[in-house]
Amino acid sequence: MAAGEDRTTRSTVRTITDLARLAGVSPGTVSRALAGKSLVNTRTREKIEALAREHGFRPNQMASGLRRQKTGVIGVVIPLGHDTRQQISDSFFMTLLGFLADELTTHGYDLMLRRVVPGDDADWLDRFIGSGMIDGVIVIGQSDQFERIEEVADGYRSMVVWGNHQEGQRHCVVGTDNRLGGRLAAERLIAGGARRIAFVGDTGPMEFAARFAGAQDVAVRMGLPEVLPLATHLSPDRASEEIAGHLARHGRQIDGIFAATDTLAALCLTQLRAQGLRVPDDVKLVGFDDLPIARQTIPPLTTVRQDIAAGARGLVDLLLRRLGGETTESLVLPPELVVRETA
Amino acid sequence: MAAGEDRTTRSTVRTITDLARLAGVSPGTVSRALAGKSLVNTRTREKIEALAREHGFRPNQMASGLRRQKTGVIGVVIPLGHDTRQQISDSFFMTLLGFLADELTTHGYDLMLRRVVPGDDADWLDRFIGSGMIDGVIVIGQSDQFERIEEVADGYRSMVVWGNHQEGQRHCVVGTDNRLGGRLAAERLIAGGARRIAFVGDTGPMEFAARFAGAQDVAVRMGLPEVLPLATHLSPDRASEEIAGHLARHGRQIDGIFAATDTLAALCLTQLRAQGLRVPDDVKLVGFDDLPIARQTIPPLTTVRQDIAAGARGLVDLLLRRLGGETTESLVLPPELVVRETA
DNA sequence: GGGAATCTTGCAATCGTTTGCAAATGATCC
DNA sequence: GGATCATTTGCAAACGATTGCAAGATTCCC
Repeated sequence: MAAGEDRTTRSTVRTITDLARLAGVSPGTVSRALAGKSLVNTRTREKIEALAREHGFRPNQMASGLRRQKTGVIGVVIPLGHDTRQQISDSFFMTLLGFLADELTTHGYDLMLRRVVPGDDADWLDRFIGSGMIDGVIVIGQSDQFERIEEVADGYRSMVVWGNHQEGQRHCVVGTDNRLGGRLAAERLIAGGARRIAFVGDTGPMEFAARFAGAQDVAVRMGLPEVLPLATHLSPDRASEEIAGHLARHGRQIDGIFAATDTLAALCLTQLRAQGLRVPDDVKLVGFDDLPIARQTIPPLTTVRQDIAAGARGLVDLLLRRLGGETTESLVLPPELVVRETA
Repeated sequence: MAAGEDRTTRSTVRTITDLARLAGVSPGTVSRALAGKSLVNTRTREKIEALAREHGFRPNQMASGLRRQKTGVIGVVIPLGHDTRQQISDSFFMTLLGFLADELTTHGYDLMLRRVVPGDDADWLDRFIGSGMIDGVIVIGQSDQFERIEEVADGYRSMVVWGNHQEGQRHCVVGTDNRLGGRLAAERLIAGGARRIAFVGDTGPMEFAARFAGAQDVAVRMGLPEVLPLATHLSPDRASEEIAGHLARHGRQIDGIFAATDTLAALCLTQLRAQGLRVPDDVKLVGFDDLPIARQTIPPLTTVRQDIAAGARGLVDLLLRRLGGETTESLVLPPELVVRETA
């Protein structure tokens, strides 16, 4: 059986030198043959390739990486805000990660994943970059680390960040136009008849702040009362109670809710129902992200869609161009209102 | 500013040799000092550490890995069945991945993520292992690759797999007792009065097959008709139609549904409602996993809970012990019935 | 057949860190 | 002060693959 053979012989031919001995050539030639360079004779190349296949030989990536000064690995780092457990169940980041993995694989790169709690060490990003293990890094979410990222960007080119774009920033970012998304949401609520709008979610993180600001833009422009910020944490268990509290206090005064994420919107739906408020009749509701859950709530969520797959493609594309020496602009993706039944 | 200083000098002190020159010692001494070995004089060690900090020096992991023959990286690979897009939105795997990342980080390991489509290359696992980039590998989900994994396990010790345990298998696996979970689900359905039970989901993958078998066990033991398998894909869009079709055909003949995952259960809920069937009055429904979504459906799902965090801990713990040379048994985790309102 | 031009190959240095061994330094004791 | 012993250090050889350079082998042309 081929597999068995594989295993017995694998121990004997682990290095390019072993293979060279078998093929009766020098290690250099083997290296060139396997790299597919044109400098080696077709016959020898074929012989070497055959031997390599037969013995299941794979060149050691560490050694290769060391010598060539590139590893074929892209680092992906998720900084977790103060709220440590924050994104663990956040399917948005996880979905993005899935697409990133696919996209990087397609381009022949491996993905090294790291989750860090910036509060614990200020050095989180430098450490990752300086490790020598990665050719470039994708930061998923600016969290509260905007300044740190800016500083790093000044001295390190091979980085792209998922997040919000701000006028004049120095790091290359890919992300949805959150402010526009906020406007779309508020416009929809108002078009449906809402006059007194609340924003459910933490306005601390930049992305959320921009969504909130967008909604505010519209309220002001229309001469409506200001949008009421109702702060929550992101983890479902805490948010659930918090939302219940907010609604108990303000539920009867508002007729429109813009939730910072679909996850929060789903919780709002549950709590609204618990408090006897009908959606969309008494209160209209718009979410953000268009995660799978948005289709599965009852009634299904009207929400602002982020194109996650396009985001992943953008991140990888820009990073690869930066690795190639290009200077790249940031990429701002347009959000899209998806109308279902809650607004 | 310290950060600025960092950046200007970084270029000048990239290697351990640079640092050695600065400190006036040999590279070997620097290496030992930074490794915290007791062989170096406290004073020199402190001096070196100070210099390293000052210049933001980090030893190159590639070189270190090459020399020490270990990388500090654990590979995590997700084999995707024929249904390529299968798990992309599957929050179960993504959640497990999140916990794995935390757990590995805690133990000082980095995580290299790879998603593969085994159909495309039979070599997927060997290639990953043979790359020399990882000290060990965690395979998430056996998919349809049970045999391939068995073969690899014969020649490679540093591997642990998430999946279903089968009598006499040779690879070390961590997973929930799916069959028992199936039994719990069926027992609950029957205790609530169900007599004619359907299983929604693909019975191809081992885990699902075991869940189905568990339900069947109970049906047979109780003298009820056999459990009716209603096959679906995993991706929500396709599954949705399929479930609608199944229900149109069999909806009136069944009074209990055991869904292979919570995601599918949520879809069932929507489709049942669309067809005018009430849950739990007309049809009882039990899911599997206890993902966050299980709490957010209306009514909330009764489901069989898998302890994902414990699973991640188990995977990492066993793998680390294997790296240390121990021989480890598989770990089968007990599922737990979580009663909410659908059954 | 001789010489130039073109292909192939081997040699050896290199990537940056670790580590066995031996030399150097310092401490200790009589 | 000298012999003994324990600490610290430096030296140089690894780890495994890549690559500039130069030598050896072929081919080609007149």
